[in-house]
Amino acid sequence: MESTRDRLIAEATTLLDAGGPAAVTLREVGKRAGVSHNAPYKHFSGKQDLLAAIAARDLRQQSPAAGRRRRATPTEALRAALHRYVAWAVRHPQRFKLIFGAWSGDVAELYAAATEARAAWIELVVAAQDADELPAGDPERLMALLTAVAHGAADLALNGHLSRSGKGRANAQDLVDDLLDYLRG
Amino acid sequence: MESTRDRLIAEATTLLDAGGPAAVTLREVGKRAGVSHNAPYKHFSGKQDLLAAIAARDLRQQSPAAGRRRRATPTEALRAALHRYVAWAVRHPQRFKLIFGAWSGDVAELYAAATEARAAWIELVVAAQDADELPAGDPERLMALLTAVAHGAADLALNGHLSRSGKGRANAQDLVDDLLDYLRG
DNA sequence: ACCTGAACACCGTTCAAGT
DNA sequence: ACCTGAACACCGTTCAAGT
Repeated sequence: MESTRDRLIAEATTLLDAGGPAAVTLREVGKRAGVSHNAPYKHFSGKQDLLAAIAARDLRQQSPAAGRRRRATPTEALRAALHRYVAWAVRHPQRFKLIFGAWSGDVAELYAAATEARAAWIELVVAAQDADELPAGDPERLMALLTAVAHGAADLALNGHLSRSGKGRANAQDLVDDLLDYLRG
Repeated sequence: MESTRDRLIAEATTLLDAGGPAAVTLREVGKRAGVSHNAPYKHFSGKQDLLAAIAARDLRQQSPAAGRRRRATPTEALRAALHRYVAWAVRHPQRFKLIFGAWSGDVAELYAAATEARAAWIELVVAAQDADELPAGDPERLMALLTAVAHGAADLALNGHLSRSGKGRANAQDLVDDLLDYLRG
């Protein structure tokens, strides 16, 4: 059975995807969930808290630990996880922007989810290094480089800053592959 | 002499830097500029247009073509430009987020500024390739990889997703250097 | 051309009640 | 425990005037 809280989060997510945080008005969220315009205050301390709940949920769902499958090699597992990250960002731009936006107030849950995700990324990098498929060196730093490319490529793509035509044509996924190829030597 | 329009942009920028787009209220902007709460409408079609004016100005100021200096080698020139980009983002997070946010309405000026910036980046990459300091290949695609790292590293750093302690400690600038080192072989 | 002041439709948030 | 309805202070935007 779906609780009012779950329904509020679901409706808020729909509004977020459609028009960004500004489109998430507690009045409309309440209306769609079939409650009054300030019933949300009984479940969340305010709009920020409601948005944080969405961000924490998505950060957990999108963690590399979430969508694990068997791959031929450690590098292929890493590549698949990076591709999943980029695909998720391109598919849900507003959630992507939300998660990596400025956070104030109660960030404990978000922080925990981010830390967990980082650990999963490092694990993937270490496995690829152990298989001699990535250069040696501090895995945390190499992880940072890989996620920076995935993150940056996704954000640039979202905002139309990657060329969409001509010989320079590259999508965000291509850039991740380029980096992995360069790293493999 | 400073026009009302210039003063409005300046005050709006101050508010933006301090608290993001939500803190930029036309009422407060007008008040600080010494005019009524809707005088801004005589200079901009609305809040979006005022924010777009800030974004276009900053995009032009921050272009790699803007801060050019003589460097020992083409790679050092490229590295310096990437470092300038990252430093600017970390220094002005709200403007960085604004420029790479969702744009609706009159985006012509912004688009022109972005295209100009891309051309300047490509020039730097081509020079480094000609000096055999970067691998051959489509310069536009290599440029995309480099700017993706700079952009992504800056955004992750801004949101506290780069580790601040321990052996994995790396700031956004370090990641740019790491990529350039890997590319040089 | 540039600006003002009133007005309108919103929104987040608070509060006093209701069941 | 969960919800409602009125109310308050705000905000973007429009409009009719003013100089």
